Amino acid sequence: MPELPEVETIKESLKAKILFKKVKEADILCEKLIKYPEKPDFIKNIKDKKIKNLQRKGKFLILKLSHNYNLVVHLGMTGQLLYFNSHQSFDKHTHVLFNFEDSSQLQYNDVRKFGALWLVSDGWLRFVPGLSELGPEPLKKEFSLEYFQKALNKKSIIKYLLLNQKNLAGLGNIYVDEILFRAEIHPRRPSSELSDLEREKLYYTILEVLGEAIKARGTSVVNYMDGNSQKGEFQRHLKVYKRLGNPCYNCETPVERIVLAGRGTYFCPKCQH
DNA sequence: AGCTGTACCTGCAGGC
DNA sequence: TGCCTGCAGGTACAGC
Repeated sequence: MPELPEVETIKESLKAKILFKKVKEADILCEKLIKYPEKPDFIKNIKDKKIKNLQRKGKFLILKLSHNYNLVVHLGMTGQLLYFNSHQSFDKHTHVLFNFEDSSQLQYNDVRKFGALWLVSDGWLRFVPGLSELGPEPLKKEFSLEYFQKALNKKSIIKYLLLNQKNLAGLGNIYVDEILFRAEIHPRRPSSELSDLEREKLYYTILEVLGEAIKARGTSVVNYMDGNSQKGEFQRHLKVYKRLGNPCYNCETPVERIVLAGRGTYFCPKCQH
C-alpha cells in the first residue's frame, strides 16, 4: 500500500492522536511480523514507554519512545496502522495491538503480512534492514538536482533506479509510473542516456507529484487508509497507473502495461520516449 | 553491477 | 456456484 505520501499521511494523522501517550501493553497476535526482538522481549520492552515523536524515513515509520527506544514499522503492501479512542473489535488481519494508558488503541492490520515491526534502542536502529541504506529524502534539501543528476549516471533502467530505495527514499510502483508519465520518459530508458533537460524535468516532476500526493493525503487503490481510517484522494489524479487500455489523457493512445523489475508498469507508448 | 525470477501472503476480479 | 489464473502499494535473495 504505502509509498512516501501514504506513510507521511499516516504519520501526521497518528501524531495528532498518540503523541505523548504511554503504552500500557502490546498484544502480538501474529509473531511473523515482529522481526526483533522475540515476542516476550518485545512485549516487555514496549510496556510503559511513552511516544515522544513520530518520524518517517522513506517508507519506514519510526515511533520515538522514551528511554531511547524506537518502534520501527514498515507497512509492506497492505499494512495499516489504525487508531481508535477505545478498545476496538478486530479481525483475522489484525496482528498487533498497542493499548494506551487512556484505553485508546493502535491496531496493526495487514492482509498480506509483508509488513514488519522492530523495537530497537537508538544504537540498534542501523540494524533494521534497509533503514540505514536509504537514499536521500526527495522533499528535503539533501535531494538536490546535483545529487540526482549524478545518481542518474549509473547504468540502470530508469524505473529500476527510481524504485531502488538506495538512490532516493520513498518512491514505489504507483508514483514512479505517474512521475515517468508526467516527465514523458519511457520506463525502460537507461538512466545514463537521459539528457540534461530530461534529468531536470524528472527531478522537478518527482517533487511535484509527491507534493500533490501528500496534499491529497495519499492514493487509495485497494485498502490504504490513514490512522483515522480515512482514504486518500490521489487515485483521482492518476494518469496511467492501472489504466491499461484506456486512452492517454494527452493523446488518446491506449495506455500499455509491461513488466519491469517484476512490477506491473503502465505508460503511454506515444507520450513517453 | 544490474536485472530477472521467485518467494513471502491473502484476497479479489474475470473467464469459463 | 466453483475452479482457475492473474494481479496487487513491498523487499530480499539466488543466479545469470
